[in-house]
Amino acid sequence: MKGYGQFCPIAMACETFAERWTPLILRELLAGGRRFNELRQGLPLISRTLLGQRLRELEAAGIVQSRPLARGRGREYRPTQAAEEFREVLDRLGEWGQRWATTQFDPDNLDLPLLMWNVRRRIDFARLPARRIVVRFDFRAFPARCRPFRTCWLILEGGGSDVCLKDPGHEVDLVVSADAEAMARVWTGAISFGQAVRDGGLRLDGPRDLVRAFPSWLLLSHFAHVQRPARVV
Amino acid sequence: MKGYGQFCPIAMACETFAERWTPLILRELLAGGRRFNELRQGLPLISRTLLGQRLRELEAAGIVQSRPLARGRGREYRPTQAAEEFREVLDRLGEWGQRWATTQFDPDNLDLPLLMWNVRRRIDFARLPARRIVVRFDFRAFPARCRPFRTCWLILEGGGSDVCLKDPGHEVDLVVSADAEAMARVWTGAISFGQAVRDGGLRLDGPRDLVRAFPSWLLLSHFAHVQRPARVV
DNA sequence: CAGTATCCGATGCGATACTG
DNA sequence: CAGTATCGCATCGGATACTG
Repeated sequence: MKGYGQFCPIAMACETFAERWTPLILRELLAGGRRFNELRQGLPLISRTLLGQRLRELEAAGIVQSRPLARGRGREYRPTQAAEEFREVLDRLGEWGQRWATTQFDPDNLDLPLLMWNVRRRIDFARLPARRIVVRFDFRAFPARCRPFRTCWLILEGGGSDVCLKDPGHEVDLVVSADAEAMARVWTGAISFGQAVRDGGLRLDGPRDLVRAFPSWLLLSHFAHVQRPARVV
Repeated sequence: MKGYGQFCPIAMACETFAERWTPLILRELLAGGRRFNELRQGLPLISRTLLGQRLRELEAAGIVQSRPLARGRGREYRPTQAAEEFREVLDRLGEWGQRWATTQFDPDNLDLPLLMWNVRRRIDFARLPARRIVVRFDFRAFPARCRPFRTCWLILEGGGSDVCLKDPGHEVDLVVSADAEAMARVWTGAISFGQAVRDGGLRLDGPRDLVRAFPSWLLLSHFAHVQRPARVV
């Protein structure tokens, strides 16, 4: 049996929405993902088969529109107005998750490339000098089963950011040395930036201005500042 | 594989939430459902097995608390604070659904007992006389495969409402004769009450006061008044 | 009534291989 | 690169039967 057999709008919405991966695909689209493999970077564990299938379903439901790229192979996927309005739902869902669903941090689940992929989208360029800035992240103390990934470069230029897993060759402006878990905790809002520095989980090396401004231009997760529930028994 | 392998709060929330039936179970709990079979009335198509399993999952996730009834067999299920805060998500989801996911009304999916079960919860008692009011609904023109269900009684008394599928024997104060689909359309906000009356899809018989006040004390679906998107091409 | 245990069929989904 | 077709297994979930 398919569907819930109800005319309630919540039920109708759930028929397309409460499917595995679908809310996260929408999250990626609303965060600016447009290409198939771009979406996959934000969803490392989804299979290509399933992503393709879900995109087709979303397009049939009028939530996604796709068209072939002007040049090259492949398509561009765009959120429609209906998808845009879904942001409201995802924001409430994320706030709820931040308050009630953040389980004890399991370092084995820590996916550093995914973390950096998200970091990339949360830069306040207005707080940065107009020239190109290259930040190298040196990670340590991540679990053995993590992909071989110790260093990456964040390139901030012209209002856009890129993450490189290989040395792009540019001169480095700032080096962030971080315990992987500490970086993740700061990102999620579990501990403050200052606390992580004081604990030694995070260290910055570079020009004074850039270092001092770091917490202002590296925005954290969208939900980092959501107030957790007071501990009630 | 279980889970999304992400620390994003949306992903965490989805692990418990984006499962079949779960949002609707939450909807029922937040609408006041407390007993197993009470929940089932709002979810006619769920199996007992699955409802039981989901309630256990929700309890493990801290979203539901249950305890044996003081008297009698069975348990009482209660939404926790976490569930209460989930209302925000469901409201946004319902608004989205009302705007974007209400497909062409399929009369074959029209479940009148379910409709009445929902109607029962949307009464503004402040608009009613303090005494007991009994409303009889006579339905017509519903699909053949619908359960044999033509008439039901809505009993409004002491701030609580009950739906009976068999004559409770009380004197009837008001009779609503309705084309089943018209009633559903009014309920969902697709057409106005006045329009349905003018079209002949709905008729009221009873004392003038009660008839005139009807649209004020029979509240519609929670989402009936959500503005639909302007028709853009 | 208020559920739970068991069984088994449907489908969801990942792996692999393939295509323009 | 940017996907799609096929296959096979794992799990999801409904039906049935059972229990206090």
